[in-house]
Amino acid sequence: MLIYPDWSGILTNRKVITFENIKVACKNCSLGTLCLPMGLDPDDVERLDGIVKRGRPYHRGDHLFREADDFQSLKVITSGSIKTYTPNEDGSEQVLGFHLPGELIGLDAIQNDQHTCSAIALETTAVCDIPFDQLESLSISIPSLQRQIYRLLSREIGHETEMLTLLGKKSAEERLATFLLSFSDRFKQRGFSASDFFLSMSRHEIGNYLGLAVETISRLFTRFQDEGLLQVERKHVQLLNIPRLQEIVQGGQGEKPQQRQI
Amino acid sequence: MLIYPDWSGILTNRKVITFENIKVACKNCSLGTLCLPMGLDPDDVERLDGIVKRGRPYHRGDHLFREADDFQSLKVITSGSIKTYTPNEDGSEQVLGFHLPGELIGLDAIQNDQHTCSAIALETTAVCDIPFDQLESLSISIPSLQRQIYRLLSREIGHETEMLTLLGKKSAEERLATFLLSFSDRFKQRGFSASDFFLSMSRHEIGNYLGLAVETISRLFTRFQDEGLLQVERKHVQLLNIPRLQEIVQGGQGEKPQQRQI
DNA sequence: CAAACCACTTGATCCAGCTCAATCATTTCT
DNA sequence: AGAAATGATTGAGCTGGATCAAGTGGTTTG
Repeated sequence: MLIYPDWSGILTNRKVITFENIKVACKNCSLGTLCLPMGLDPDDVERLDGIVKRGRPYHRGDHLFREADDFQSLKVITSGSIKTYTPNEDGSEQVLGFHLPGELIGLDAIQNDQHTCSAIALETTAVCDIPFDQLESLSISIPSLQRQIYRLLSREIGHETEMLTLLGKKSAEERLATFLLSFSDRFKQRGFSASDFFLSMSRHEIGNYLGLAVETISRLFTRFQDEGLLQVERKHVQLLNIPRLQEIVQGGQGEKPQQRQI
Repeated sequence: MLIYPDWSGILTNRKVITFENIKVACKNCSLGTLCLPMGLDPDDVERLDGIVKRGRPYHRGDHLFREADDFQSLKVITSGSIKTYTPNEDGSEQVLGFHLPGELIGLDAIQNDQHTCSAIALETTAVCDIPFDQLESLSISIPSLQRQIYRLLSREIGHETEMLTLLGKKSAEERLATFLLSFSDRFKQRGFSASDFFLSMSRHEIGNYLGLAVETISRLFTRFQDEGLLQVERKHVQLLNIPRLQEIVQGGQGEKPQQRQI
Protein backbone atom coordinates (compact mmCIF):
# COMPACT_ATOMS: atom_id res chain seq x y z
CA MET A 1 0.00 0.00 0.00
CA LEU A 2 1.07 3.64 -0.03
CA ILE A 3 4.15 4.97 -1.70
CA TYR A 4 6.81 2.42 -1.97
CA PRO A 5 10.51 2.78 -2.62
CA ASP A 6 12.16 0.43 -5.01
CA TRP A 7 14.54 -1.81 -3.14
CA SER A 8 15.11 -4.22 -6.02
CA GLY A 9 18.62 -3.07 -6.81
CA ILE A 10 19.58 -3.19 -3.18
CA LEU A 11 18.24 -6.59 -2.46
CA THR A 12 20.18 -8.27 -5.27
CA ASN A 13 23.59 -9.41 -4.13
CA ARG A 14 25.64 -7.84 -6.89
CA LYS A 15 27.28 -5.75 -4.29
CA VAL A 16 27.01 -5.09 -0.60
CA ILE A 17 25.59 -1.67 -0.11
CA THR A 18 25.37 -0.16 3.33
CA PHE A 19 21.95 1.28 3.76
CA GLU A 20 23.44 4.18 5.62
CA ASN A 21 24.94 5.53 2.47
CA ILE A 22 21.99 5.47 0.20
CA LYS A 23 21.59 8.91 -1.18
CA VAL A 24 18.13 10.32 -0.77
CA ALA A 25 16.89 13.02 -3.04
CA CYS A 26 14.24 15.13 -1.37
CA LYS A 27 13.91 17.03 -4.58
CA ASN A 28 12.57 13.98 -6.37
CA CYS A 29 10.45 12.77 -3.51
CA SER A 30 6.71 12.76 -3.92
CA LEU A 31 6.34 13.81 -0.30
CA GLY A 32 8.01 17.15 -0.97
CA THR A 33 4.88 19.14 -0.35
CA LEU A 34 4.12 17.46 2.96
CA CYS A 35 7.57 16.98 4.36
CA LEU A 36 10.35 19.03 5.86
CA PRO A 37 11.56 20.59 2.58
CA MET A 38 8.12 22.08 1.99
CA GLY A 39 8.58 25.64 0.85
CA LEU A 40 12.38 25.59 0.65
CA ASP A 41 14.01 26.73 -2.55
CA PRO A 42 15.80 24.13 -4.69
CA ASP A 43 19.34 25.02 -3.63
CA ASP A 44 18.41 24.63 0.01
CA VAL A 45 16.68 21.33 -0.63
CA GLU A 46 19.94 20.20 -2.18
CA ARG A 47 21.81 21.06 1.00
CA LEU A 48 19.20 19.31 3.08
CA ASP A 49 19.64 16.24 0.89
CA GLY A 50 23.25 16.25 1.97
CA ILE A 51 22.38 15.27 5.53
CA VAL A 52 19.32 13.08 5.04
CA LYS A 53 19.93 9.34 5.18
CA ARG A 54 17.78 6.41 4.49
CA GLY A 55 18.14 3.38 6.68
CA ARG A 56 17.05 -0.22 6.34
CA PRO A 57 13.27 -0.56 6.20
CA TYR A 58 11.49 -1.56 9.37
CA HIS A 59 9.16 -4.50 9.63
CA ARG A 60 5.95 -4.70 11.58
CA GLY A 61 6.80 -4.61 15.27
CA ASP A 62 10.29 -3.13 14.85
CA HIS A 63 11.10 -0.14 16.98
CA LEU A 64 12.47 3.02 15.41
CA PHE A 65 13.43 4.14 18.88
CA ARG A 66 12.37 3.56 22.44
CA GLU A 67 11.65 5.85 25.32
CA ALA A 68 14.88 6.97 27.02
CA ASP A 69 17.03 6.20 23.97
CA ASP A 70 19.55 8.86 23.08
CA PHE A 71 18.17 11.24 20.54
CA GLN A 72 20.14 11.23 17.32
CA SER A 73 17.84 12.04 14.49
CA LEU A 74 14.37 13.00 13.48
CA LYS A 75 12.60 10.44 11.32
CA VAL A 76 10.42 11.15 8.35
CA ILE A 77 8.20 8.33 7.27
CA THR A 78 8.37 7.73 3.54
CA SER A 79 6.15 4.67 3.37
CA GLY A 80 4.20 2.53 5.80
CA SER A 81 2.99 3.74 9.17
CA ILE A 82 4.21 4.20 12.70
CA LYS A 83 2.68 4.23 16.14
CA THR A 84 4.20 6.38 18.87
CA TYR A 85 3.42 5.62 22.48
CA THR A 86 4.64 6.08 26.02
CA PRO A 87 5.12 2.93 28.02
CA ASN A 88 3.80 3.46 31.56
CA GLU A 89 5.53 2.19 34.70
CA ASP A 90 3.10 -0.71 34.85
CA GLY A 91 2.97 -2.65 31.59
CA SER A 92 0.33 -0.43 30.04
CA GLU A 93 0.86 2.21 27.43
CA GLN A 94 -0.63 5.41 26.08
CA VAL A 95 -0.75 5.60 22.29
CA LEU A 96 0.24 9.12 21.26
CA GLY A 97 -0.24 8.99 17.54
CA PHE A 98 -0.30 7.16 14.24
CA HIS A 99 1.99 8.58 11.62
CA LEU A 100 1.82 8.44 7.84
CA PRO A 101 4.31 9.21 5.07
CA GLY A 102 5.65 12.74 5.17
CA GLU A 103 5.18 13.05 8.91
CA LEU A 104 8.07 13.82 11.19
CA ILE A 105 8.58 12.00 14.45
CA GLY A 106 10.95 12.47 17.35
CA LEU A 107 10.23 16.17 17.91
CA ASP A 108 9.58 15.58 21.60
CA ALA A 109 13.16 14.36 22.03
CA ILE A 110 14.82 17.69 21.23
CA GLN A 111 14.14 18.95 24.71
CA ASN A 112 16.59 16.70 26.57
CA ASP A 113 18.39 14.85 23.78
CA GLN A 114 16.45 11.83 24.83
CA HIS A 115 13.33 10.20 23.46
CA THR A 116 10.28 10.53 25.67
CA CYS A 117 8.21 8.06 23.71
CA SER A 118 8.70 4.89 21.71
CA ALA A 119 7.99 4.46 18.00
CA ILE A 120 7.09 1.14 16.45
CA ALA A 121 6.31 0.15 12.85
CA LEU A 122 2.73 -0.96 12.25
CA GLU A 123 3.66 -2.48 8.88
CA THR A 124 6.71 -2.51 6.65
CA THR A 125 7.90 1.05 6.85
CA ALA A 126 10.66 3.13 5.33
CA VAL A 127 11.98 6.29 6.91
CA CYS A 128 14.47 9.02 6.24
CA ASP A 129 16.85 9.86 9.04
CA ILE A 130 17.71 13.47 9.70
CA PRO A 131 20.55 13.78 12.21
CA PHE A 132 19.37 16.58 14.39
CA ASP A 133 22.71 18.18 15.16
CA GLN A 134 23.36 18.53 11.46
CA LEU A 135 19.88 19.84 10.86
CA GLU A 136 20.40 22.38 13.58
CA SER A 137 23.68 23.57 12.05
CA LEU A 138 22.16 23.73 8.63
CA SER A 139 19.22 25.72 9.91
CA ILE A 140 21.58 28.45 11.05
CA SER A 141 22.69 29.05 7.52
CA ILE A 142 19.30 28.51 5.92
CA PRO A 143 16.82 30.87 7.55
CA SER A 144 13.90 29.42 5.66
CA LEU A 145 14.79 26.00 7.04
CA GLN A 146 14.91 27.39 10.54
CA ARG A 147 11.53 28.92 9.98
CA GLN A 148 10.22 25.63 8.66
CA ILE A 149 11.40 23.78 11.75
CA TYR A 150 9.78 26.33 14.03
CA ARG A 151 6.57 25.86 12.11
CA LEU A 152 6.67 22.10 12.22
CA LEU A 153 7.23 22.14 15.95
CA SER A 154 4.40 24.60 16.35
CA ARG A 155 2.17 22.46 14.18
CA GLU A 156 2.83 19.51 16.43
CA ILE A 157 1.74 21.58 19.41
CA GLY A 158 -1.43 22.44 17.52
CA HIS A 159 -2.17 18.80 16.82
CA GLU A 160 -1.78 17.83 20.41
CA THR A 161 -4.00 20.69 21.45
CA GLU A 162 -6.76 19.27 19.26
CA MET A 163 -6.29 15.89 20.90
CA LEU A 164 -6.69 17.50 24.31
CA THR A 165 -10.10 18.77 23.28
CA LEU A 166 -10.98 15.38 21.86
CA LEU A 167 -10.06 13.57 25.05
CA GLY A 168 -11.40 16.22 27.37
CA LYS A 169 -14.81 16.83 25.90
CA LYS A 170 -15.92 14.53 23.11
CA SER A 171 -18.15 11.48 23.27
CA ALA A 172 -17.01 8.08 22.06
CA GLU A 173 -18.95 8.55 18.83
CA GLU A 174 -17.37 11.94 18.18
CA ARG A 175 -13.93 10.55 18.88
CA LEU A 176 -14.17 7.72 16.42
CA ALA A 177 -15.68 9.93 13.74
CA THR A 178 -12.86 12.42 14.24
CA PHE A 179 -10.33 9.64 14.03
CA LEU A 180 -11.75 8.27 10.79
CA LEU A 181 -11.99 11.66 9.14
CA SER A 182 -8.46 12.47 10.16
CA PHE A 183 -7.23 9.41 8.29
CA SER A 184 -9.53 10.19 5.41
CA ASP A 185 -7.99 13.66 5.06
CA ARG A 186 -4.47 12.48 5.46
CA PHE A 187 -4.84 9.72 2.88
CA LYS A 188 -6.40 12.21 0.53
CA GLN A 189 -3.51 14.65 0.98
CA ARG A 190 -1.20 11.80 0.03
CA GLY A 191 -3.06 11.06 -3.16
CA PHE A 192 -5.07 8.09 -1.92
CA SER A 193 -8.77 7.58 -1.61
CA ALA A 194 -10.43 9.61 1.11
CA SER A 195 -13.19 7.06 1.47
CA ASP A 196 -11.57 3.67 1.03
CA PHE A 197 -8.50 2.74 3.02
CA PHE A 198 -6.84 0.28 5.36
CA LEU A 199 -6.13 1.07 8.97
CA SER A 200 -2.84 -0.47 9.99
CA MET A 201 -3.51 -0.50 13.70
CA SER A 202 -5.62 -2.80 15.86
CA ARG A 203 -8.93 -1.92 17.49
CA HIS A 204 -7.09 -2.09 20.77
CA GLU A 205 -4.66 0.57 19.64
CA ILE A 206 -7.43 2.78 18.31
CA GLY A 207 -9.18 2.51 21.65
CA ASN A 208 -6.05 3.28 23.58
CA TYR A 209 -5.37 6.32 21.40
CA LEU A 210 -8.92 7.64 21.77
CA GLY A 211 -9.20 6.91 25.47
CA LEU A 212 -11.84 4.21 24.94
CA ALA A 213 -12.12 0.46 25.52
CA VAL A 214 -11.66 -1.98 22.63
CA GLU A 215 -15.24 -3.11 23.01
CA THR A 216 -16.48 0.42 22.58
CA ILE A 217 -14.54 0.79 19.33
CA SER A 218 -15.93 -2.46 18.07
CA ARG A 219 -19.48 -1.52 18.95
CA LEU A 220 -19.12 1.87 17.34
CA PHE A 221 -17.86 0.37 14.10
CA THR A 222 -20.87 -1.91 14.11
CA ARG A 223 -23.20 0.95 14.86
CA PHE A 224 -21.74 3.22 12.20
CA GLN A 225 -22.06 0.38 9.74
CA ASP A 226 -25.67 -0.28 10.72
CA GLU A 227 -26.39 3.41 10.22
CA GLY A 228 -24.90 3.26 6.74
CA LEU A 229 -22.06 5.65 7.57
CA LEU A 230 -19.39 3.18 6.56
CA GLN A 231 -18.57 -0.32 5.55
CA VAL A 232 -15.90 -2.04 7.60
CA GLU A 233 -14.29 -5.41 7.38
CA ARG A 234 -11.33 -5.94 9.59
CA LYS A 235 -8.84 -3.24 8.74
CA HIS A 236 -10.54 -2.23 5.53
CA VAL A 237 -12.76 0.82 5.92
CA GLN A 238 -14.99 2.49 3.36
CA LEU A 239 -16.62 5.73 4.38
CA LEU A 240 -20.06 5.95 2.83
CA ASN A 241 -21.38 9.15 4.36
CA ILE A 242 -18.59 11.59 5.06
CA PRO A 243 -20.88 14.62 5.49
CA ARG A 244 -22.75 12.85 8.26
CA LEU A 245 -19.47 11.88 9.92
CA GLN A 246 -18.49 15.53 9.77
CA GLU A 247 -21.73 16.45 11.50
CA ILE A 248 -20.97 13.96 14.23
CA VAL A 249 -17.52 15.50 14.69
CA GLN A 250 -19.09 18.96 15.01
CA GLY A 251 -20.99 17.73 18.01
CA GLY A 252 -23.56 15.38 16.54
CA GLN A 253 -27.08 16.58 17.04
CA GLY A 254 -27.98 18.39 20.22
CA GLU A 255 -25.47 21.04 21.11
CA LYS A 256 -25.45 22.50 24.52
CA PRO A 257 -23.55 25.71 24.97
CA GLN A 258 -21.68 25.88 28.23
CA GLN A 259 -21.86 28.79 30.59
CA ARG A 260 -18.97 31.19 30.33
CA GLN A 261 -16.22 31.14 32.90
CA ILE A 262 -14.93 34.31 34.52
CA MET B 1 1.17 37.45 45.20
CA LEU B 2 4.11 36.30 43.15
CA ILE B 3 6.88 38.45 41.78
CA TYR B 4 5.77 41.98 41.17
CA PRO B 5 7.28 44.71 39.04
CA ASP B 6 7.48 48.21 40.44
CA TRP B 7 5.17 50.49 38.50
CA SER B 8 5.40 53.40 40.91
CA GLY B 9 7.59 55.56 38.71
CA ILE B 10 5.45 54.95 35.71
CA LEU B 11 2.17 55.68 37.34
CA THR B 12 3.17 59.14 38.51
CA ASN B 13 2.43 61.82 35.96
CA ARG B 14 5.81 63.45 35.85
CA LYS B 15 6.05 62.41 32.28
CA VAL B 16 4.09 60.37 29.82
CA ILE B 17 5.96 57.20 29.19
CA THR B 18 4.78 54.82 26.52
CA PHE B 19 4.76 51.37 27.98
CA GLU B 20 6.09 50.04 24.71
CA ASN B 21 9.42 51.64 25.36
CA ILE B 22 10.09 50.38 28.82
CA LYS B 23 13.42 48.68 28.75
CA VAL B 24 13.41 45.21 30.18
CA ALA B 25 16.57 43.66 31.46
CA CYS B 26 16.47 39.91 31.24
CA LYS B 27 19.87 39.84 32.86
CA ASN B 28 18.44 41.26 36.06
CA CYS B 29 15.25 39.27 36.00
CA SER B 30 14.66 36.71 38.67
CA LEU B 31 13.05 34.44 36.11
CA GLY B 32 16.29 34.06 34.18
CA THR B 33 16.68 30.42 35.01
CA LEU B 34 13.16 29.53 33.96
CA CYS B 35 12.67 31.75 31.00
CA LEU B 36 13.83 32.08 27.43
CA PRO B 37 17.36 33.34 28.25
CA MET B 38 18.05 30.22 30.27
CA GLY B 39 21.52 29.01 29.37
CA LEU B 40 22.46 31.90 27.08
CA ASP B 41 25.68 33.69 27.74
CA PRO B 42 25.53 37.29 29.00
CA ASP B 43 26.31 38.96 25.66
CA ASP B 44 23.50 37.10 24.00
CA VAL B 45 21.10 37.93 26.80
CA GLU B 46 21.99 41.55 26.16
CA ARG B 47 21.00 41.20 22.52
CA LEU B 48 17.80 39.47 23.49
CA ASP B 49 17.05 42.37 25.84
CA GLY B 50 17.15 44.57 22.78
CA ILE B 51 13.97 43.12 21.37
CA VAL B 52 11.99 42.29 24.50
CA LYS B 53 9.28 44.77 25.42
CA ARG B 54 7.06 45.11 28.39
CA GLY B 55 3.50 46.23 27.83
CA ARG B 56 0.82 47.57 30.15
CA PRO B 57 -0.17 45.05 32.80
CA TYR B 58 -3.34 43.05 32.23
CA HIS B 59 -6.19 42.87 34.68
CA ARG B 60 -8.27 39.86 35.53
CA GLY B 61 -10.38 38.99 32.51
CA ASP B 62 -8.26 40.90 29.96
CA HIS B 63 -7.23 38.99 26.90
CA LEU B 64 -3.59 38.85 25.86
CA PHE B 65 -4.77 37.59 22.51
CA ARG B 66 -7.71 35.74 21.06
CA GLU B 67 -8.04 32.83 18.74
CA ALA B 68 -7.59 33.92 15.12
CA ASP B 69 -5.71 37.10 16.06
CA ASP B 70 -2.62 37.79 13.99
CA PHE B 71 0.46 36.46 15.65
CA GLN B 72 2.94 39.16 16.53
CA SER B 73 4.84 38.11 19.56
CA LEU B 74 5.42 35.43 22.10
CA LYS B 75 4.53 36.40 25.64
CA VAL B 76 6.45 35.56 28.75
CA ILE B 77 4.57 35.93 31.97
CA THR B 78 6.55 37.84 34.57
CA SER B 79 3.91 37.97 37.28
CA GLY B 80 0.36 36.79 37.74
CA SER B 81 -1.19 33.94 35.81
CA ILE B 82 -2.82 33.19 32.50
CA LYS B 83 -5.33 30.72 31.20
CA THR B 84 -5.16 29.57 27.59
CA TYR B 85 -8.21 28.01 25.99
CA THR B 86 -9.85 27.28 22.68
CA PRO B 87 -13.36 28.61 22.27
CA ASN B 88 -15.54 25.97 20.56
CA GLU B 89 -18.12 26.77 17.87
CA ASP B 90 -20.86 26.54 20.48
CA GLY B 91 -20.20 28.78 23.44
CA SER B 92 -18.16 26.17 25.29
CA GLU B 93 -14.42 26.11 25.66
CA GLN B 94 -11.54 23.75 26.30
CA VAL B 95 -9.01 25.02 28.80
CA LEU B 96 -5.53 24.20 27.51
CA GLY B 97 -3.38 25.35 30.34
CA PHE B 98 -2.63 27.63 33.26
CA HIS B 99 0.61 29.54 33.01
CA LEU B 100 2.87 30.98 35.65
CA PRO B 101 5.76 33.43 35.59
CA GLY B 102 8.60 32.40 33.31
CA GLU B 103 6.33 30.44 31.03
CA LEU B 104 6.08 31.24 27.35
CA ILE B 105 2.78 31.37 25.56
CA GLY B 106 1.79 31.72 21.95
CA LEU B 107 3.99 28.92 20.60
CA ASP B 108 1.06 27.32 18.80
CA ALA B 109 0.68 30.47 16.68
CA ILE B 110 4.02 30.15 14.89
CA GLN B 111 2.56 27.58 12.54
CA ASN B 112 0.26 29.92 10.59
CA ASP B 113 1.08 33.34 11.98
CA GLN B 114 -2.25 33.21 13.69
CA HIS B 115 -3.26 32.36 17.22
CA THR B 116 -5.11 29.08 17.59
CA CYS B 117 -6.14 29.69 21.17
CA SER B 118 -7.08 32.59 23.40
CA ALA B 119 -5.20 33.75 26.48
CA ILE B 120 -6.83 35.55 29.36
CA ALA B 121 -5.45 36.93 32.61
CA LEU B 122 -6.67 35.16 35.74
CA GLU B 123 -5.43 37.99 37.94
CA THR B 124 -3.36 41.13 37.46
CA THR B 125 -0.60 39.92 35.22
CA ALA B 126 2.53 41.38 33.66
CA VAL B 127 4.14 39.96 30.57
CA CYS B 128 7.15 40.53 28.36
CA ASP B 129 6.49 40.72 24.66
CA ILE B 130 8.93 39.10 22.28
CA PRO B 131 8.19 40.04 18.68
CA PHE B 132 8.59 36.76 16.92
CA ASP B 133 10.02 37.99 13.64
CA GLN B 134 12.79 39.72 15.56
CA LEU B 135 13.36 36.67 17.69
CA GLU B 136 13.60 34.58 14.57
CA SER B 137 16.20 36.90 13.02
CA LEU B 138 18.15 37.03 16.22
CA SER B 139 18.14 33.26 16.50
CA ILE B 140 19.94 33.02 13.18
CA SER B 141 22.91 34.88 14.56
CA ILE B 142 22.76 33.30 18.03
CA PRO B 143 22.91 29.53 17.62
CA SER B 144 22.39 28.91 21.31
CA LEU B 145 19.20 30.95 21.13
CA GLN B 146 18.00 28.92 18.20
CA ARG B 147 18.71 25.80 20.15
CA GLN B 148 16.88 27.17 23.13
CA ILE B 149 13.79 27.89 21.02
CA TYR B 150 13.84 24.39 19.59
CA ARG B 151 14.01 23.02 23.09
CA LEU B 152 11.22 25.16 24.40
CA LEU B 153 8.97 24.11 21.54
CA SER B 154 9.89 20.51 22.14
CA ARG B 155 9.22 20.90 25.84
CA GLU B 156 5.77 22.17 25.08
CA ILE B 157 5.14 19.06 22.99
CA GLY B 158 6.27 16.97 25.94
CA HIS B 159 3.88 18.73 28.30
CA GLU B 160 0.95 18.18 26.04
CA THR B 161 1.90 14.55 25.66
CA GLU B 162 1.65 14.16 29.42
CA MET B 163 -1.76 15.75 29.34
CA LEU B 164 -2.86 13.25 26.72
CA THR B 165 -2.02 10.42 29.09
CA LEU B 166 -3.79 12.22 31.90
CA LEU B 167 -6.97 12.68 29.92
CA GLY B 168 -6.81 9.31 28.21
CA LYS B 169 -6.16 7.04 31.15
CA LYS B 170 -6.31 8.58 34.59
CA SER B 171 -9.13 8.61 37.10
CA ALA B 172 -10.62 11.80 38.47
CA GLU B 173 -8.63 11.37 41.68
CA GLU B 174 -5.37 10.91 39.79
CA ARG B 175 -6.08 13.93 37.64
CA LEU B 176 -6.66 16.29 40.52
CA ALA B 177 -3.64 14.99 42.43
CA THR B 178 -1.51 15.48 39.31
CA PHE B 179 -2.87 18.97 38.90
CA LEU B 180 -2.12 19.95 42.48
CA LEU B 181 1.38 18.53 42.45
CA SER B 182 2.12 20.27 39.18
CA PHE B 183 1.31 23.60 40.81
CA SER B 184 3.23 22.61 43.89
CA ASP B 185 6.34 21.94 41.80
CA ARG B 186 5.99 25.03 39.73
CA PHE B 187 5.53 27.29 42.73
CA LYS B 188 8.52 25.69 44.35
CA GLN B 189 10.65 26.28 41.26
CA ARG B 190 9.69 29.92 41.49
CA GLY B 191 10.75 30.21 45.08
CA PHE B 192 7.33 29.92 46.69
CA SER B 193 5.94 27.38 49.05
CA ALA B 194 5.34 23.95 47.55
CA SER B 195 2.61 23.23 50.07
CA ASP B 196 0.77 26.47 50.60
CA PHE B 197 -0.52 28.47 47.68
CA PHE B 198 -3.44 30.15 45.97
CA LEU B 199 -5.01 28.81 42.82
CA SER B 200 -6.10 31.68 40.65
CA MET B 201 -8.64 29.74 38.59
CA SER B 202 -12.18 28.64 39.41
CA ARG B 203 -13.32 25.09 40.12
CA HIS B 204 -15.10 25.24 36.84
CA GLU B 205 -11.88 25.99 34.99
CA ILE B 206 -10.02 23.25 36.82
CA GLY B 207 -12.73 20.81 35.83
CA ASN B 208 -12.72 21.92 32.24
CA TYR B 209 -8.94 21.58 32.09
CA LEU B 210 -8.99 18.11 33.63
CA GLY B 211 -11.96 16.86 31.62
CA LEU B 212 -14.17 16.63 34.71
CA ALA B 213 -17.37 18.28 35.95
CA VAL B 214 -17.20 21.10 38.50
CA GLU B 215 -19.07 19.00 40.99
CA THR B 216 -16.46 16.27 40.72
CA ILE B 217 -13.70 18.75 41.48
CA SER B 218 -15.59 20.07 44.45
CA ARG B 219 -16.25 16.59 45.81
CA LEU B 220 -12.63 15.58 45.35
CA PHE B 221 -11.39 18.61 47.25
CA THR B 222 -13.75 17.68 50.05
CA ARG B 223 -12.64 14.06 49.96
CA PHE B 224 -8.93 14.92 49.92
CA GLN B 225 -9.53 17.24 52.83
CA ASP B 226 -11.43 14.58 54.77
CA GLU B 227 -8.56 12.18 54.17
CA GLY B 228 -6.12 14.71 55.56
CA LEU B 229 -4.27 15.15 52.28
CA LEU B 230 -4.85 18.86 52.15
CA GLN B 231 -6.62 21.81 53.62
CA VAL B 232 -8.60 23.92 51.21
CA GLU B 233 -10.59 27.07 51.57
CA ARG B 234 -11.75 28.62 48.39
CA LYS B 235 -8.64 29.31 46.34
CA HIS B 236 -6.22 28.75 49.16
CA VAL B 237 -4.71 25.27 49.20
CA GLN B 238 -2.35 23.72 51.71
CA LEU B 239 -0.96 20.32 50.84
CA LEU B 240 -0.57 18.28 54.01
CA ASN B 241 0.53 14.93 52.62
CA ILE B 242 2.49 15.34 49.42
CA PRO B 243 3.94 11.80 49.44
CA ARG B 244 0.44 10.33 49.50
CA LEU B 245 -0.61 12.63 46.66
CA GLN B 246 2.40 11.36 44.72
CA GLU B 247 1.25 7.81 45.31
CA ILE B 248 -2.14 8.68 43.96
CA VAL B 249 -0.55 10.17 40.84
CA GLN B 250 1.43 6.97 40.33
CA GLY B 251 -1.82 5.10 40.00
CA GLY B 252 -3.16 5.10 43.53
CA GLN B 253 -3.38 1.62 44.92
CA GLY B 254 -4.29 -1.26 42.66
CA GLU B 255 -2.36 -1.22 39.44
CA LYS B 256 -3.45 -3.37 36.63
CA PRO B 257 -0.97 -3.99 33.83
CA GLN B 258 -2.53 -3.97 30.41
CA GLN B 259 -1.98 -6.62 27.80
CA ARG B 260 0.60 -5.80 25.17
CA GLN B 261 -0.48 -4.73 21.73
CA ILE B 262 1.12 -6.23 18.62
C1' DC C 1 -4.11 -29.90 8.97
C1' DA C 2 -5.09 -29.63 13.54
C1' DA C 3 -4.13 -26.88 17.54
C1' DA C 4 -3.24 -22.85 19.71
C1' DC C 5 -3.48 -18.20 19.59
C1' DC C 6 -5.08 -13.74 18.73
C1' DA C 7 -8.08 -10.00 17.21
C1' DC C 8 -12.55 -8.95 17.14
C1' DT C 9 -17.45 -9.10 18.25
C1' DT C 10 -21.46 -9.31 21.11
C1' DG C 11 -24.08 -9.62 25.40
C1' DA C 12 -24.82 -8.61 30.32
C1' DT C 13 -23.78 -6.04 34.17
C1' DC C 14 -21.62 -2.39 36.79
C1' DC C 15 -19.93 2.00 38.29
C1' DA C 16 -17.31 6.50 38.03
C1' DG C 17 -18.46 10.52 37.02
C1' DC C 18 -22.23 13.37 34.91
C1' DT C 19 -26.55 15.82 35.27
C1' DC C 20 -30.07 17.95 37.67
C1' DA C 21 -31.42 20.41 41.65
C1' DA C 22 -31.19 22.80 45.96
C1' DT C 23 -28.55 25.45 49.28
C1' DC C 24 -25.01 28.62 50.79
C1' DA C 25 -21.25 31.80 50.45
C1' DT C 26 -19.11 35.52 48.22
C1' DT C 27 -18.69 39.22 45.20
C1' DT C 28 -20.70 42.88 42.50
C1' DC C 29 -24.02 46.19 41.48
C1' DT C 30 -27.40 49.82 42.65
C1' DA D 1 -27.18 48.14 52.94
C1' DG D 2 -29.86 45.23 50.13
C1' DA D 3 -30.40 42.82 45.75
C1' DA D 4 -28.65 40.12 42.19
C1' DA D 5 -25.36 37.47 40.10
C1' DT D 6 -21.68 34.17 40.43
C1' DG D 7 -19.13 30.38 42.53
C1' DA D 8 -18.89 26.44 45.47
C1' DT D 9 -20.80 22.64 47.84
C1' DT D 10 -23.77 18.74 48.58
C1' DG D 11 -27.35 15.33 47.53
C1' DA D 12 -29.88 12.10 44.47
C1' DG D 13 -30.36 9.67 40.58
C1' DC D 14 -28.89 8.49 35.81
C1' DT D 15 -25.98 6.90 32.06
C1' DG D 16 -22.10 6.31 28.79
C1' DG D 17 -18.76 3.64 28.54
C1' DA D 18 -15.96 0.20 31.28
C1' DT D 19 -15.58 -4.37 32.75
C1' DC D 20 -16.46 -9.15 32.69
C1' DA D 21 -17.57 -13.09 30.08
C1' DA D 22 -18.40 -15.95 26.20
C1' DG D 23 -18.20 -16.94 21.48
C1' DT D 24 -16.36 -16.49 16.55
C1' DG D 25 -13.34 -16.30 12.81
C1' DG D 26 -8.59 -15.59 11.06
C1' DT D 27 -3.87 -16.55 11.36
C1' DT D 28 0.22 -18.82 12.79
C1' DT D 29 2.70 -22.90 14.29
C1' DG D 30 4.41 -27.48 14.61
